[in-house]
Amino acid sequence: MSKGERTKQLIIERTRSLFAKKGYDMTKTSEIAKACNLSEAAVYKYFHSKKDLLIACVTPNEEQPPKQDAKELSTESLIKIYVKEKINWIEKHQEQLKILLTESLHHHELSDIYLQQIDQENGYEKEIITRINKGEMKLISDFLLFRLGFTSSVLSILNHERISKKKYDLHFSEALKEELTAFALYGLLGKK
Amino acid sequence: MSKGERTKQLIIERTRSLFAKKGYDMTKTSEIAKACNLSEAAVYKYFHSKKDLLIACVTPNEEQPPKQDAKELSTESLIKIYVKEKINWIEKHQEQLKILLTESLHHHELSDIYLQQIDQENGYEKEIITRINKGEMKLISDFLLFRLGFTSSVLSILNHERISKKKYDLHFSEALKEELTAFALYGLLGKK
Amino acid sequence: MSKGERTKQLIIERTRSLFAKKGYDMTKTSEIAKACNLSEAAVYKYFHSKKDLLIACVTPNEEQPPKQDAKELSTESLIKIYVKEKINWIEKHQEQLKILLTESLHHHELSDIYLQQIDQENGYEKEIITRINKGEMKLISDFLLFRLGFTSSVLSILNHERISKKKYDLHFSEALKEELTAFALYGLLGKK
Amino acid sequence: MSKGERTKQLIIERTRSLFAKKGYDMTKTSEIAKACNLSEAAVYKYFHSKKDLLIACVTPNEEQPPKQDAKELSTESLIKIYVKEKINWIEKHQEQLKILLTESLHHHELSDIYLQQIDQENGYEKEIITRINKGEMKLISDFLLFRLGFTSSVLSILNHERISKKKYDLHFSEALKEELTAFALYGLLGKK
DNA sequence: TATGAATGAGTGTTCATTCAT
DNA sequence: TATGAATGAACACTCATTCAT
Repeated sequence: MSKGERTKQLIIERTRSLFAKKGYDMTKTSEIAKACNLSEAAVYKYFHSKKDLLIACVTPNEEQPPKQDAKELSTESLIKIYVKEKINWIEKHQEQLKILLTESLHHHELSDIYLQQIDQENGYEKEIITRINKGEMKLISDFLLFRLGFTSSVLSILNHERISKKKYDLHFSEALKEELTAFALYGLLGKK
Repeated sequence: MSKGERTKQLIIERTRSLFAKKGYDMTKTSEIAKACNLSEAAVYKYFHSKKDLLIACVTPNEEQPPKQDAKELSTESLIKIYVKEKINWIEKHQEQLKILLTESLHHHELSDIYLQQIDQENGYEKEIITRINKGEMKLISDFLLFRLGFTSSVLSILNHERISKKKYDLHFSEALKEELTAFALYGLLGKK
Repeated sequence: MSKGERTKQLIIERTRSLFAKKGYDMTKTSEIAKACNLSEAAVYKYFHSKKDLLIACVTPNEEQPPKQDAKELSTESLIKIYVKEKINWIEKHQEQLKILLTESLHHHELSDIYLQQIDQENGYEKEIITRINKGEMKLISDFLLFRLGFTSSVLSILNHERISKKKYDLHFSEALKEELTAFALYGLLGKK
Repeated sequence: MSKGERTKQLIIERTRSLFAKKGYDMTKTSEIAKACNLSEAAVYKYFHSKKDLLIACVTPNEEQPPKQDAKELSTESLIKIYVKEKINWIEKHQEQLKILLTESLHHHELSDIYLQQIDQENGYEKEIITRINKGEMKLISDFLLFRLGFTSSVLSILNHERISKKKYDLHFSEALKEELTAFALYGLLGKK
């Protein structure tokens, strides 16, 4: 990675953090430059506009690592593992997701990226959808809506925890993860 | 209601709509004035600042009407009715709630109003909490988190529908309401 | 005095006070109205503009009462009495004079009023000028300049006292009056 | 001096002139920018607010050069020289002083700067105060008041001359300087 | 690669003033 | 005589963006 590329990456990371904390509109280009120890002009060498930089901050940079097994699992285990992974993934990408959740409401170009981000199908999801189609699972008909709603829930709960505990870089407690998993599990499983 | 009071109310309604559609920062005071058929100066006679107006737009103006029965219902019916009411309530107040969801992330004064709005306990909720405490229902331990997550979900699904169908003042389809209700029902009920 | 005239007078007095305390530019018409327990519109019935009101506030409303003796006095007594009267007069009209001193620097229409106010000749001054012309007193050649400078001095000292003592409606101490009188006396008398 | 520093200095000088001529409130930031051949935004890079700029315009930038002799002079010569120097100093710094005189009446932050500006003691003043204390001179008890009053007088006379002669950058005539000196001399000396 | 210097086009806000009632 | 309601025209200040060096 050349120096230019490293600088570009650094700008993205620092700016993502700012956008997540303060929102796109309230983050000034001067703050971005300061956070990167660069002049504003320098930042503009890497990104042609503030909006370009926003796009860069929310564009997924790494793919989900491919997953094992799935087929062998019982439906219950399948959902459990899937949901837990989902929670971890949200936790890990919370900055990008928070930006997407917030800004996609008003910058419609971001809506597509948000959906695309949320709609990535890993091994588990494929298997779940297969089973739904086979009738082995009853499920909310549009699985995207589940993912959308679930992501929003998790993000807003994370955010609430962050504000109410006044600590910034918060992670979920294991207990909360368990509860969320259980909730989604039975919600998804539905009536026996 | 005097003329002044009517004008004030009108400003709130028109502005709420704008804030919900375009976001607080992207709604200019000039647009607000135009939407109200007033000069900017006139708007400022009613609200001392744009932020004051924001607060007015999200401050709950009417309380939930008190509810009937509750005690007599089976747990399943109780939750079902409760969730359905909740969905209707969210649908009805979606503009305020969308503003709160979005802006409370960055304007921390709004967080409290958001929580207070979400945390209103009507008759059903009291009964649910009673039953949880009696052990008749297993439930997500902090009921507030459920409400928070559920509200976010519903709002973001509503929003997604709105964007993907390109129709503005959207209501939920009954089918979707059913699905959401079922999801929440079994999620809340948990394993038998 | 009719009710209208009384109201007009009241507006002048209250406003003069405000202008003196806060300056013309920093006194808002809304404050003026509030200080008078009137609506802004009502104030505009009496004065066609803010500037009109300013003029009214600094226009001398009452003449110097005519004075006794003068001719019989020794030069020293003459100056002493004259200066003391002058100080008392400044003290009494300090609000008008402060406004004039300050605002005439930038609103040139006021310069004339300021000079006219300062240039009023009472019995003492006439006698002093007579004696100067007869050569009985050596004096600063342009007596107006003396009055101008002296008035400014007294006002700025009054003002300094007011600020440093943090009391608003201050009067000079007798001791200070004595000193000022002595200073002016010997300054005017000059070398023997 | 870097380009930035030169620009900053230029802004101060041009703005000082405007403030002195038109007053703080009546000088618009747009005029300041125009007078400096800069955009308003550029001016704001150098000064965070109009008030900051005001402060910069009245903050003394250079100290009085230390003076010679003093001790050897007769009291009369001492005062004469001192007063003449004072007049020259006021004449030289008339813009700053006029701003201070006018604006300190309403912007109380400036009062301190005004006093500090006026209260600088050069060699002559120290010697005068020494002699007062020794009883060799009778004097107005609070020397600060003399300086305050004297400065105001000189400024307002200067101003009057400026207005009545309709010439802007006026200097005192030598004759007037003599008269003012004489007046102050005998005022300060008092009765023999 | 990096920046110091500069700006056009806003942005929220203020205020003296008007007028129908 | 008095005012509630409204506004045009400004104003201080901001910010994303550009460009010569």
